[in-house]
Amino acid sequence: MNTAASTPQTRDRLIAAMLDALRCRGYHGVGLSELLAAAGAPKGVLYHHFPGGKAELAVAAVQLAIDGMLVSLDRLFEKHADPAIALAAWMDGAQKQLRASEFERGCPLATIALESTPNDVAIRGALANGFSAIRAHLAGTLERQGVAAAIAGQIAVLILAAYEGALLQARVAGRTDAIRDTSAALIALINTQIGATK
Amino acid sequence: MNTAASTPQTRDRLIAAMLDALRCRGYHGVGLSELLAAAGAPKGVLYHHFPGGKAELAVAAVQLAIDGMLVSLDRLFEKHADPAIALAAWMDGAQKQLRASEFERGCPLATIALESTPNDVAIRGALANGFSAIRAHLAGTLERQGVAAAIAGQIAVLILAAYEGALLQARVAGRTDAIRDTSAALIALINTQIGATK
DNA sequence: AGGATTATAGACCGACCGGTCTATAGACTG
DNA sequence: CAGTCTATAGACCGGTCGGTCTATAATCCT
Repeated sequence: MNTAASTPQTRDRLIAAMLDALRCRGYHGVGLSELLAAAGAPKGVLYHHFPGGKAELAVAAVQLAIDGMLVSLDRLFEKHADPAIALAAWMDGAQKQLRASEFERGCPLATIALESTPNDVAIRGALANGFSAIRAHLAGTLERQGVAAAIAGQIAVLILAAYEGALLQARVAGRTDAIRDTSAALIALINTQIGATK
Repeated sequence: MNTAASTPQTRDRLIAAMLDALRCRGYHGVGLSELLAAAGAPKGVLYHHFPGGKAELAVAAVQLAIDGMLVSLDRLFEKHADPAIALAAWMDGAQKQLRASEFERGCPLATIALESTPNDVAIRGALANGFSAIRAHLAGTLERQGVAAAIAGQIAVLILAAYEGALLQARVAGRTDAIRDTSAALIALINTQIGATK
């Protein structure tokens, strides 16, 4: 059938394989052959679905990661009325994920972001838009709690930065303390801000 | 002469080349030939100074980066009595560096950290120790300002996380707003903490 | 049914990867 | 000045890189 978008699952498996690779080792860290083996697909199929090759596949994976992140944030803030608690749950989820993978899988966005150069316009563009959307989401939630727009924007950037930075520290340390501590410090900050304007 | 340590500058050029590569493209993003060309050295000299090859060179570069970071933090906190101002200066320096390189060069530690796997024990070890030292440095400074040890530790983790995460966001966005905003939010937090205990 | 389009399959390519090896040059030591 | 050790130099290696190309299978449209 495939009425809406012709997406014959092989394409999805390729994207998933790239996403996992980005989590584990980054863009330059995986070869095409490894990717294709993970997806159970031959070479030709990659260039059929992604004429732009590895780079185009990476952009698709980045897009998927961003969508996933926005959805899970949505769910979290919907579930917990208190944004501080939602944030704590977010960071807690990151801890669990990191531990479950034995500190192998981090955030796919951060890794490829740092590997990218100004010439990689497609990837940097996708990442910039994605980060921007995530920040907007966070800022909007804070504003709805009565935090002034300007302050909310700053805190949103800080939250995203802290999230990525904490994951990074925890990953190389092989322990999740960094995430726990970052979460605690962040929550204290948010509560003073929400409290201040109430 | 070379009385203290036999370090015949070629070694240093190799380390510098690797450090720059880590800033720009990451460990897997550069080839040995490129590295050697940048250092103006032939192949053999690499394996003479670093029998462990590329990986060992990377560890040396990481170590150098950490030392440099600790030194510059030292200078900053020595120069500015108020830690909030010192922090602002730190973030400001990051902005300038990023802009000067046209968003090509970020933090070398973050990049290789995210590319590493749990198997890369040497690199992860060096990074974990380095981050730990930086956090200790920050926490110590806060404690000296009267912040309770437990809180100081948490904030130190947050500061380092925010630094890395802000640089990351700014780099892909091609603008330094993220660093500016992170800096502002962070300083507000620190000032309330220092104020609270005074 | 028949032709066009989409998807799968993998052989094949030149370039470059990280790494080893031998040869030579210099410096220090007796 | 011979002998040793350190440093520089680059040819060379097998393997893998990302990418192209042609062949075939499945699907869709009329």
